Amino acid sequence: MTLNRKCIIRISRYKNALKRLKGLGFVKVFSGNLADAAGVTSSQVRKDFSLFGITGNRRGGYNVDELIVKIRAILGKNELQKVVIVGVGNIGKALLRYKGFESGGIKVVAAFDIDPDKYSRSFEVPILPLEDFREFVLEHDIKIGILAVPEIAAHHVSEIMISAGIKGILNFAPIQLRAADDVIVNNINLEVELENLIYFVNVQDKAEAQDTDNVEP
Amino acid sequence: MTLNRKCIIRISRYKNALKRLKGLGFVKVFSGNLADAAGVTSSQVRKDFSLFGITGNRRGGYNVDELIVKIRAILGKNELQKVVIVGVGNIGKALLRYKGFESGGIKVVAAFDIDPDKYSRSFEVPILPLEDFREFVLEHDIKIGILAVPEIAAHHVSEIMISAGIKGILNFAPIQLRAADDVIVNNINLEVELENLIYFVNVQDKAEAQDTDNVEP
DNA sequence: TATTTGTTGTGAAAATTGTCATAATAAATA
DNA sequence: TATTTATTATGACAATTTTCACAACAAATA
Repeated sequence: MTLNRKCIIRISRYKNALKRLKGLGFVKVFSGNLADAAGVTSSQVRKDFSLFGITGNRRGGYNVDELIVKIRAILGKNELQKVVIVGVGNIGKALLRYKGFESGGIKVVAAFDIDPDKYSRSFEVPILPLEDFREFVLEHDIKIGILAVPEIAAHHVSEIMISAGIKGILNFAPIQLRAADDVIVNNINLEVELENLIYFVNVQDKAEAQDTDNVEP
Repeated sequence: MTLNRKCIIRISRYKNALKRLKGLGFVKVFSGNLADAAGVTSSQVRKDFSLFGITGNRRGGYNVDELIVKIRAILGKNELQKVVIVGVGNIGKALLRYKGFESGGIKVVAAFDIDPDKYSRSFEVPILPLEDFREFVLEHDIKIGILAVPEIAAHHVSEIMISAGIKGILNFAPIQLRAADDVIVNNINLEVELENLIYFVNVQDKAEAQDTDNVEP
């Protein structure tokens, strides 16, 4: 089965699109509706579904509720997924407070830092000393961690996380983490994303200037 | 020239890797060094460089400083890139305070919100009413905006941004923005990233359980 | 019931992306 | 200077990903 990162990302998007469509009163959807909502092509939608054995009705499309159930199962949304945050700086704090996860079955259960000023067991989500990381993660069987520490500390902290049994890291530090094959690292690098945007905006800008030159030589 | 998003993202990574290597005292690098630092293969590095006409010395590798200069030029890092943030919630606030951009030639020059309690012209980076967005963007010739408003407002706000002349949007809202062809949208969807991680960690977990079954039937 | 219509499901084709193999060649060495 | 060595630069090849085309078929209609 060809299941790559991009495909799973699309599956997530389909889920989000379906939630919205359901909110709009849709009971069934066609691949084209989903495609529009998720920004892909209809054959892409059908192909993705066929990879997971999701079938609809020829001519009748897909039942929204059934589809949501199937996609939720694929994405592991039937159990609560517990995640921890390491690093309570700007990004870590924002993620701690972010309310968008709960409805999606993802719960931030604790955050960790090395700064004693930040510790707090009284918050809804406790902020604990990094030394307690291992024990907490083992006790609560956490597999997913968000790494939001400064670049300088990122590699060291990632090793702590991995040695404690974390199997998936969402890494906000601007470095390429080295990890064993059984640990999955997804990177979110804000500067890289902005640079990317800047590059393509500039390219387009130049191309348009070029076009104008041609029209008015 | 085949310049896709992935390729430019790798170019950004090479730049970051080069900064680190330079910090470690490297004066020249081989494609293999860069490949290791950026997590790709050496032929990928050379192929990417060849797309941009970047050449090194056969046997001598690449001069670090020259390479940095060339890559910076590609990524538009020779001018200061001004960006604005729309939405001063958890994410927007974190980005406002994020210090990692400045050194990279990206400057957040203003943020916008609809909540008067958040307005402030006295901060280093002013937080202004959304009504002032158009005027500000036109006056300062801003082309890049970060969209960090709640899902419900995202589409509406994106239209305001685009009509004011924004050509690149880094979108944190969990929806697929519709935009004209000359506007580039990059999406960062935290829930989708986590779901992705969860999926692959679960898949691997099951695969390992399977392996164990086979070993000990 | 027979026919038409519109959508799915999927194998095949096309396009894209990444890897490999090796000629070219600059530096090091004899 | 001639030979060896290590590395780049790139065309050819391989793999992956997406799109296309259309048979299959369920629903609607006559």
